[in-house]
Amino acid sequence: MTNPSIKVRFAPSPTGELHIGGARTALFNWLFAKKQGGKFFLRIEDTDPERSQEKYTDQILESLTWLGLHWDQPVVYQSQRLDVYKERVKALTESGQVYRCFCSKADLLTARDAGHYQYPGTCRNLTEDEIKLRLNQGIGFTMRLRMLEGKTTYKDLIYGDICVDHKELDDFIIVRSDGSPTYNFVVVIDDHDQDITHVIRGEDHVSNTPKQILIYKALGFTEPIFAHLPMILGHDKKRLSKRHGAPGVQNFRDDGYFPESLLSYLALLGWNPGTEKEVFSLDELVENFDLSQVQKKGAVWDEKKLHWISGQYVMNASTEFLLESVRSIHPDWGKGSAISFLISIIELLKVRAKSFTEFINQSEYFFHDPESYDKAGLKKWWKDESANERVSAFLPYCEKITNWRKEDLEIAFKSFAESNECGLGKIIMPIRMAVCGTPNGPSIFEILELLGRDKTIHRIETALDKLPG
RNA sequence: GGCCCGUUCGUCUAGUGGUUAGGACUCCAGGUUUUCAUCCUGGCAACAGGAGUUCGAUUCUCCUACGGGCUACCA
Repeated sequence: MTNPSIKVRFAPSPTGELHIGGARTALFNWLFAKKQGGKFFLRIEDTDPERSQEKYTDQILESLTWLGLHWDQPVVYQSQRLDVYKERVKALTESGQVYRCFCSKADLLTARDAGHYQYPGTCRNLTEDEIKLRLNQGIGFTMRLRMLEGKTTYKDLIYGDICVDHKELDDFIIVRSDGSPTYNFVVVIDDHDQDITHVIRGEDHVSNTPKQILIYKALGFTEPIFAHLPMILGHDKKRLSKRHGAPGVQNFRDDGYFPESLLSYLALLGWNPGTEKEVFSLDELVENFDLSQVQKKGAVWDEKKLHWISGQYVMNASTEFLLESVRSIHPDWGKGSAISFLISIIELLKVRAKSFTEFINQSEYFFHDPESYDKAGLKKWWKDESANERVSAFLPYCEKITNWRKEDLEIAFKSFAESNECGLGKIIMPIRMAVCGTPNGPSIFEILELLGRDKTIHRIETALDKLPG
């Protein structure tokens, strides 16, 4: 089921970095396009000079690139299309579908406070003379769309039929008093000019869609197909925002998540293929994606599940790829160590790390002697001087090992435990504390093998000096 | 205030006019392990409420409640 003529777009406004909701909208557009062999475009909606900032544009582009959501044509900037919009306004004015409104912001506000939620139509039917008079007086004006009686219906790919009576829509503003066009107006022109076939965006636009359809009609354009995605919610079921501490996409990169993990989690938020599969590769996502299986209700953001999915990816990734990925975020990690050493570390840690930053944190003791010892670990495994005695007694065993390999190390530990009639843990755990500073981690035999005899003995002696005090 | 949309375990969700309402995350218990993680086993936990249609409704219809969105010279 391919359709190469399909064109979709992601159209963020650069008023902040790319957030979770935006990323998912972009993803669904992208998946929809890929699945059918269509095109995915990117457009920056920067018509609001007050809030738009170039640095955010750069960040958004960067985030999308990191996610791997590549776009098929040069980015379109609305701020560079102002002339196009002007032409359209002119045409609409000449045909009488748009008119000047001289009402001041203050007037409109007082009217609203008085309970009139809609524009009362004050300037709807001004005569030529009245308009000239106001123009001569230098009164600023906005342009409004003249709403006609009737109803507008459209078929939403996700929400089904949506019908709104024009009575509910007032003559909304399409050009501000400073001459800049508003969103609901330019979005139509851009989507038309870019030949967009499917407009896939957030549910917050459902109510805007009838207005936009009216613009399509006024301009004589054929409208695209619309699909609205449910919102992503915070734990209080309100739309996810910075208030919830929701991080931008950049943060996930910095925290060492695979883009694929984030994307996969995002995809399952509001969509699922109806199978019991939980972890998808990007290709599988593309293959399975279908708008008809998108949920209508908002979905609560759950960091824990993302964390779990991320763990799945890390666990299943190849060690070489992990090394490459860790290094791309933290170029200094393991600097000066042999690649084979780093590969071994990752091999040991990949089943325990959920992100690259966890690799960094958990691998500390492979590179540096512990500076402190985990308190809870000490309490359990190095309570008193008896631990010192045991660990000291173990040192000669270390000296005796001819092949410093995990197999021989294991034999040494076991024979120590046997001849001292203590459990294996009684000797392993204190050694672990001495060498790693923490009770948690991979097999001690593997750690010691990697560290080598000298470092091991050195760390044990240091610990004997410092502990238990 | 008006209009639009939504409502299955705490969360993401599957599903059907007749099911022990399924899976996943989380949480809990047990097993494996030197520890942690992994892995395995098991457990807790849901059809918002009320009418109607029907032999039978979680499923269809209506109402209510609750939640969300829009109602900007934001997008």
